Amino acid sequence: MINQELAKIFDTFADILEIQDNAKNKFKIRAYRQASLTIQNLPKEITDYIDLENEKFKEDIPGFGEAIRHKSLEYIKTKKVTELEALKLTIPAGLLEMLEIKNLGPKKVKKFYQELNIGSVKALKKAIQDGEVQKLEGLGEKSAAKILDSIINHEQYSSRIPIGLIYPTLKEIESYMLKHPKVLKAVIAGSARRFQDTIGDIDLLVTSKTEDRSQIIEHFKLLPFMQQIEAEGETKVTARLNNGLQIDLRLVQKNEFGAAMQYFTGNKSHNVKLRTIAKNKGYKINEYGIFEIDTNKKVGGEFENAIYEVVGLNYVEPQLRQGNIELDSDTNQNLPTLINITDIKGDLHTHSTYSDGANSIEEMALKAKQLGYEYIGITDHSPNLRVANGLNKEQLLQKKHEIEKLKNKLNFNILYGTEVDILNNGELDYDNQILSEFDIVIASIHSNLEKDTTNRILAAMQNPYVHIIGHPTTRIIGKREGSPLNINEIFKMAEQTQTILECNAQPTRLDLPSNLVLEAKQKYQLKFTLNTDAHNSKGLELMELGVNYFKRGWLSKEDIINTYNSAELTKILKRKTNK
DNA sequence: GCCGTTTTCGGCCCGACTGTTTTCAGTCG
Repeated sequence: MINQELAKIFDTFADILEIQDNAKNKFKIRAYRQASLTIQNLPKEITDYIDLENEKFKEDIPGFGEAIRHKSLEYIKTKKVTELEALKLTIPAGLLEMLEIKNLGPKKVKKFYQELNIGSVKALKKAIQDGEVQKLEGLGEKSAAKILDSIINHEQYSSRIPIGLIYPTLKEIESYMLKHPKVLKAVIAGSARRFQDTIGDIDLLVTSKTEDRSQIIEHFKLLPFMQQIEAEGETKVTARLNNGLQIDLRLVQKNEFGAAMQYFTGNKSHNVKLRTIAKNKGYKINEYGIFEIDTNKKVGGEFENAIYEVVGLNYVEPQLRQGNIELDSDTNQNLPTLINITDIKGDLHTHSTYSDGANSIEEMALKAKQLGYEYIGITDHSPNLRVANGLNKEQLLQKKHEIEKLKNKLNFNILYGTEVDILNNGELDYDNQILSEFDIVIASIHSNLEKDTTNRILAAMQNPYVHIIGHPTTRIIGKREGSPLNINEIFKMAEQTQTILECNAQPTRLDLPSNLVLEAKQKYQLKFTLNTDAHNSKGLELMELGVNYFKRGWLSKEDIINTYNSAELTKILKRKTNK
């Protein structure tokens, strides 16, 4: 979390300097913004780069020079930055809040403050309603109305939407656009294409089969979830959907589509780095293509991979474009082959009507078969989780028999499993005798999410019958942060005990978070499992979301045990107990 | 404030749209 806090600090530096509007600070502001971006996209906690005892950086971070390093150290030590505290006193606190309003930047905020003494969003809203703002030079009715709209929107929707919740809508938007006969390609770019945890807006790129694109714009404006159009040009339309999200449509020529994809996928810091590399090699990259600087000759643009190849880099999958290491030459030459949906051979975390699922074991297995899988693990809850109808001994026996029969009937491998609760004292909700009967055991925390969580997970991993820790952090994106964990202790113990960590594909879980997956993969010898935690047969389709999201953890096929065939899987599930 | 195969000064990524102008500033991504 400290990375996000520090990013905010550097952004605030930039915000205040921008409001003060001293021309010579232009590049200082950019340096602070860049530092903020860099730290937001850092693969590890910043404290991992620092020798805390000697208060020195042991590893360089690009864009972190002496001043920013010093401020970072001060913040980590004291939770404040003296220089910023002083700087904050130079402007009213409300001005920073005003900057969060869309269509409001430092110049206007300063103008409102100086000419109308407006120092807060609330005061600004009143001034517009009173007709004061409209009278200022350089502003009119339209500007004022637009700002008022943004304020109201900000009051209603200030938060971002979890990628897992919006993903189905995004796919619908793409297929809606493709229905128009003149649309050649329609792709969502931006943070959604990178599968960031949450997204703040939607970038839709469309290319047409003809020169006249006005019909496509009209088609877009009739999108089913459309609320209002905010701006409209010949190549760009900005609009707002019913759920409050902004959507930008960009119309792109066929021979520019790849460049536009690259450009609008970002992230910002990745693009800045790529363009800098290009520039040093004599090329200029923009959303229309890649050009030789000397001759202005276009050398690419239709295909995205060419943008990378022209400057001597390997293509970087969108999920890896985080602007930290993926463009470094060594890393870029050795990028992993990321997990693909066709690599998945089964789902190991699912629920049936035996506990809180909506479909029978047979229905779940049939769906798994239909998805082309070799096996499915049916892992119902244990009794501690009363709301989920956890299974007692008699029910377990019945379930085991049913699975044996179904395996023959369907000619399909069904694993007799459980998702057993990790109790408050770190013990498990079934005794070892019962646990030893299962083909697969996932241990998860479902209650007392704040209490002694690290030790409880460490204890569970030391049980010889526990194969997997389910949704390890228990976070719910946009709702709760996740349990307080000493994550390095957990990784270490997982390595020691050969316990597998789950990558859970439930839309608001996506847990382990991808940055922790990457950290685990870089530092430890660990295996993962990618599961849907489906509570009905349709839920098994969430694997697609999971694969797309967990590519962000740089995971390959070999890292994930449910890419193995049945025989290999059995072997790896037995390795703990066979020791 | 950062950075260096033009190294310790003098640069720093690039373009679209809007509103209020009559050539451009402000904002956004």
